Amino acid sequence: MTTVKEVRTRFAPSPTGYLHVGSARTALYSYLYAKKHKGIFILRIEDTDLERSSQESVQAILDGMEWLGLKYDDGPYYQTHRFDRYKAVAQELIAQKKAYKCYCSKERLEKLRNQQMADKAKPRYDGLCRNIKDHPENTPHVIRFLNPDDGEVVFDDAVHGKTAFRNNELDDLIIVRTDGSPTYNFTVVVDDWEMKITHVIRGDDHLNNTPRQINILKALGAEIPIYAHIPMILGTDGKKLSKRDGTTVSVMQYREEGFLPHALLNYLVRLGWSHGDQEIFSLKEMEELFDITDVNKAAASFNTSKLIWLNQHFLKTDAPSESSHEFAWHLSKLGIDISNGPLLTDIINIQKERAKTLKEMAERSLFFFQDITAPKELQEKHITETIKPALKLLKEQLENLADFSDEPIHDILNTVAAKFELKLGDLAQPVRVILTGGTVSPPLQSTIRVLGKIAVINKLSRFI
RNA sequence: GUCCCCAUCGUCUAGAGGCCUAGGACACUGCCCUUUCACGGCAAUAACAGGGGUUCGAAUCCCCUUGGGGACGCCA
Repeated sequence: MTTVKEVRTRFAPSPTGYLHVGSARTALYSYLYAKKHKGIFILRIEDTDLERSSQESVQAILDGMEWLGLKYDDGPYYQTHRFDRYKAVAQELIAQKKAYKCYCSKERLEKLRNQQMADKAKPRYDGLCRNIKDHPENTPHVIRFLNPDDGEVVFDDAVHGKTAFRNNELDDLIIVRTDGSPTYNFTVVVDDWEMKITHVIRGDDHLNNTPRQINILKALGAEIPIYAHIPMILGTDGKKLSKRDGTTVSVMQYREEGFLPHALLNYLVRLGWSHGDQEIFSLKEMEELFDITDVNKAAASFNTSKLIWLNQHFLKTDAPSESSHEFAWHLSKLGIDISNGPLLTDIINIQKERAKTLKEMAERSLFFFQDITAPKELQEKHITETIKPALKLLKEQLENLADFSDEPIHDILNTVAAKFELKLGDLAQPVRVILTGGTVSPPLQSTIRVLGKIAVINKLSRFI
């Protein structure tokens, strides 16, 4: 009888800025994998770089995760809270002769590196301090892990398959700095081990770190987790995704630009993973269908237009109540008091087909909340003396309309236009200009309905 | 430079030896619908990086070349 081990994944960002979309995808994959296997998803903040880490960045990560709806089951853990533990493990390794103190100066190291580069070799520590024992106790030093010299490290990556590194390509990496603080490759190992992480899902850029980490894990007598190195996300220019090529990289920036969290998630999950020809996934479907072994090996380029398409798709198909919270957020960013205006869900219903983002929708819906007077030129062009009699009749008919809904309003529009021998458009545009201050809006009858009888009559009255 | 990884339409991808004269989606283009703007519908363009093998048969397996990416830090 074998017991199935509980799946435990983690997302381990370092708080040195905003939450990057690439990181968000890594988090998503870790989250989905844990969910699919009814496991635990852990958030761990890797803040060992005291210089670059900040509380604001921690908050940015937390905010981003929350907005995306990626709930963690455990954590957040902070590595800075665990320094004592790392130090103890390092001392243990020294005691077991699996790590040693190194007194080499930064100058010597730099010289060594330069020499090796000049010799067209891979720069790495030469192991000088491995056997030197006659240093005075209180001299500044770092602690290095004693990496095996020969043999190779082989592991079966969940996305890349069997991967091997020769030990002689590796060097004795620093695990504790001169100031006593532990380094990344060490803290990751200790934490993944003690947090019983079963699947390490992270970016491709860590593939080279993996053999080092496995060696430390082995020295610790720890079990080796399953590694899954997912490909990087490239920018439109094929280079590493960065702000430089104009692509937005911060998750929260996507919120500012009017994207639905669900749309971003859907876009991200399909970048490097697919399920046949399916393009649209609910979170639930993602949780059921996603599998880390189906992830592609090749890097993918970020394509904003597909994200936009997805965003509009969800805007159109989601129940308006699902996007109204985000919509309200955008409206209030524009200084709108949503308490004095139509129901947000009514606006969403008539705007969703003509806005690609919530930001755009908000910008185009200002007239529902504010009196917007059309520019002079527009007024002169559309609100002519000849159209005014028709506007007057329209106003009267609307005023007397009991059932203020689309169809009867549409009928009135039609009959008024017919009476004055106008094409519907000849009447509709002037009315649109009066009601919205512009020439673009949802279908007129819907705009009139949502605006409400009182507002419509008021606005019309001003022009006749 | 050294080591590692990767390679199907412009982009995301389907494809696990015959189902492929390579499918879907986004974008682009054209047409239809239409009171504005859109939505929608229909259609069209578009790819297996190159060269060697293996095999009756290769987009699929192997090798080389080329191209791209990543790592090489007392950053993570």
